[in-house]
Amino acid sequence: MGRAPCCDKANVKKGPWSPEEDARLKAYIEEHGTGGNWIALPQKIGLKRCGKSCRLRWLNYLRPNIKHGGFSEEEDNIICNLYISIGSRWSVIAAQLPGRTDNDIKNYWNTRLKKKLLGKRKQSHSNNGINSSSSSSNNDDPKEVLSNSALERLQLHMQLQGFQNPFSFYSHPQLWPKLHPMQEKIVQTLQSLNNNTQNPHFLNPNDLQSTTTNTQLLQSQPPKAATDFFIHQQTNTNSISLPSKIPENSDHHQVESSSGHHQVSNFMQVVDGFLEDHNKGEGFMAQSDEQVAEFDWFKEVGGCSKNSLIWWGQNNEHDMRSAASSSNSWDSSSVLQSELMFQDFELGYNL
DNA sequence: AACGCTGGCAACCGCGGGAGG
DNA sequence: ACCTCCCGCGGTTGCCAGCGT
Repeated sequence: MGRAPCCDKANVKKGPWSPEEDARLKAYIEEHGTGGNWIALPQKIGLKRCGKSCRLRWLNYLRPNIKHGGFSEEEDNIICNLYISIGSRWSVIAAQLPGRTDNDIKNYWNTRLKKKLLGKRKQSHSNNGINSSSSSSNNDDPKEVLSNSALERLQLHMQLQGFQNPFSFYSHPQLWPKLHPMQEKIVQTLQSLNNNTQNPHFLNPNDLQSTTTNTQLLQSQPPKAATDFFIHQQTNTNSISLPSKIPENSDHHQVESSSGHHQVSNFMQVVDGFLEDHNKGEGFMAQSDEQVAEFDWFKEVGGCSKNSLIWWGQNNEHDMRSAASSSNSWDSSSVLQSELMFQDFELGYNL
């Protein structure tokens, strides 16, 4: 049984708002406020609209000091950095951009920024020779598209959470669920990449071990490392040959150890290499039904399942959500909060 | 000029969580 | 402790203008 509708849908107008409706809503709220009850508001005004629709219209369009379009370079940077940091928490991002609404930012990200950033990453990624020897070099291949999409997301999350946040799930192996050897190998590769990182521009866990809060970061300047990462991704045209399989004693990640940026790219190449091989039937073989279920992710990568591709991202997303859910405000995102977040994980995985 | 395609944006939908009874 | 109501959020949908063929 579903939730009761918030209003009588049959008697409620939907679709674009007319100027008359806008005027009535605006005039009423400016004079009386919302009265703390959006559901009752439309009846008071005599609008045949759902209360939620009124709220949305007010917040996203009629509210004073709303800016539409014309995002500045600085705003772009803030959005990018915050998206990398916290994901699609548009309300939090909007809170850092006066005059911008979450809906506006969300649309802007989905329609422009994402393409601008990830599109260029894809370009540089393919320039790295990933597909050069593969039959899947055809970009129209849905598997390729899907892999890239999932891995881009994976890359963004790993970049921030695995490397940047000392309290993150990925910084505490004891919290990790049991992994398949292939998954472990990828994680180990990641760790090695991180351990070998000396480049000062690379996202370093130590950077966040200071007492600097997120608020301070935001108020001073956008996190530069994240920006650098994107800039690098957009400009890196260096080609790195990729072994089609991850070597047993892989030191592939050390080839470019002078550059942490390259190391992240290399990780993606490792994953891509695996996926490529797996698509060719060379990936791991599940040895039991349990493994089949447990490692559906890998299996379905080959089978082109979008949902399963998000497996990793969703799991490591949890720590950010835990952090954010403990407070909706960035102001309290301190080390202490991170510790609480850490405890959340411990609790979750000990259950 | 007509048609189809694409991108941008406004609005809707459903869910989770908090507040209050 | 439980239930109900409402708010706020993120994801998704649908419309429409602009563009290319």
